[in-house]
Amino acid sequence: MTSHQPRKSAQQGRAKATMAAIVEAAARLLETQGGARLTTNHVAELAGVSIGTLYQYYPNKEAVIAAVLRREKAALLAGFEDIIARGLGPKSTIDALIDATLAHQYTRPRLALALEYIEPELGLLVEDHARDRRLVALVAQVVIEVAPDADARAAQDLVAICRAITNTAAMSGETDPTAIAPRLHRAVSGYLGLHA
Amino acid sequence: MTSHQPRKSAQQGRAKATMAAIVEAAARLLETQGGARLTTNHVAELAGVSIGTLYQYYPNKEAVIAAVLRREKAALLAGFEDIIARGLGPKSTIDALIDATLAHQYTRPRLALALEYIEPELGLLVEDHARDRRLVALVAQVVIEVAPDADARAAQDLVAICRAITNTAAMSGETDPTAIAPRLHRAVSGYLGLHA
DNA sequence: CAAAGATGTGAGTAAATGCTCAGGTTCTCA
DNA sequence: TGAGAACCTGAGCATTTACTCACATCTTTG
Repeated sequence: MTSHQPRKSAQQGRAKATMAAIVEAAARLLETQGGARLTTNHVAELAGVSIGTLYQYYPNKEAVIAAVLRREKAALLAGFEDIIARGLGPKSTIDALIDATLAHQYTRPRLALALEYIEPELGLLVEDHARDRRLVALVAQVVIEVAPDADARAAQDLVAICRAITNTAAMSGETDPTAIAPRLHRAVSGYLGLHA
Repeated sequence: MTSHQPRKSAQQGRAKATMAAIVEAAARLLETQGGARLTTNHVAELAGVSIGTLYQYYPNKEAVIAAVLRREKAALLAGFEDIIARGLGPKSTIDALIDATLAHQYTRPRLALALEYIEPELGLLVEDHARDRRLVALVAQVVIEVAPDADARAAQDLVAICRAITNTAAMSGETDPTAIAPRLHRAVSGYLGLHA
């Protein structure tokens, strides 16, 4: 049973920087070459550390990729929590969540795509799925205020819809988020039945 | 420059069956183990042919996977064309297209998922993207009748939406297409602004 | 400062994997 | 029926790749 957790945690600042460099190198390789061609030796080289150092912190290749995934998902989740903490009205909150999703996805579009495609091959841990559910739960909590018959499935659908439109747009070469935002808002309010 | 086209075409029936067996074996491995763990030796073994035979027809591993992808996409496209040929009204046609998409995706959900995730790593040929555009164009052609301001992007969004909802549902363990269909219809008519 | 611990190195290994090739078997057709 | 074409075989090569380990260097702490 191979775990995808880091092998040990860095104690000195130097080691923290090393781990971060490894994760960032993996991210860069993911967005330039995709997951199939990513090798641990390559990651170490790009990170400027030896292969031995990589394996000191990450027990296997999947753990490195999982670390990238967690870094990105944690950032998105944090953004969501920030927005909700602002305590805007439900409609404004939903709008903000959509924009945050779009911004997050478009900051590094090729990375977001690669991660999306690699995730199901990764056999993630329970805690990772828990984070996903938490994100969906956050959305559900807001959505229910404007559409009382919405449930967790509806929230899941909405997240999936936003990601799909954004990814497809990015993949087909659209480079302007401004052109995508209205489509996301339309899709969401359409799904929820919020006419005008 | 590696091509993903078959190396040569089968002339005898026996060879046609061999090629089909290889493609089906690859499909089975895709849905049971995902793309990362699929090896050509494994495909040949499961197909009941020797590795040499596999490479007689497919120049490399990607060509085998691309063949699976083409088989599935061709089936979906054919279904779409059938529906449109029926000449129903635009609203009924759209409903039928949605149901066809759902059925196609749920016939072998894990295969559909794996293919979706492997496609961008595959560097497909021009002709393959042409098929995608044709499918989108078919949708656009119908959609424009009920929503005159819709364009190819809208059609692309709609296809993406349907796939995303279905995939996410399948991935989160939903096994009942009946529960998914209404959500697809709602998402589509919501996006198009058709609130009955 | 000196010891102990934390961190980093990189050549090397075992295994997996894509793919070839020399030669066999089955089919077609005059 | 026999010769050529189409089809199939599978041992094995060359390469790639995940990962280890014995050792070196840096950092902290008593």
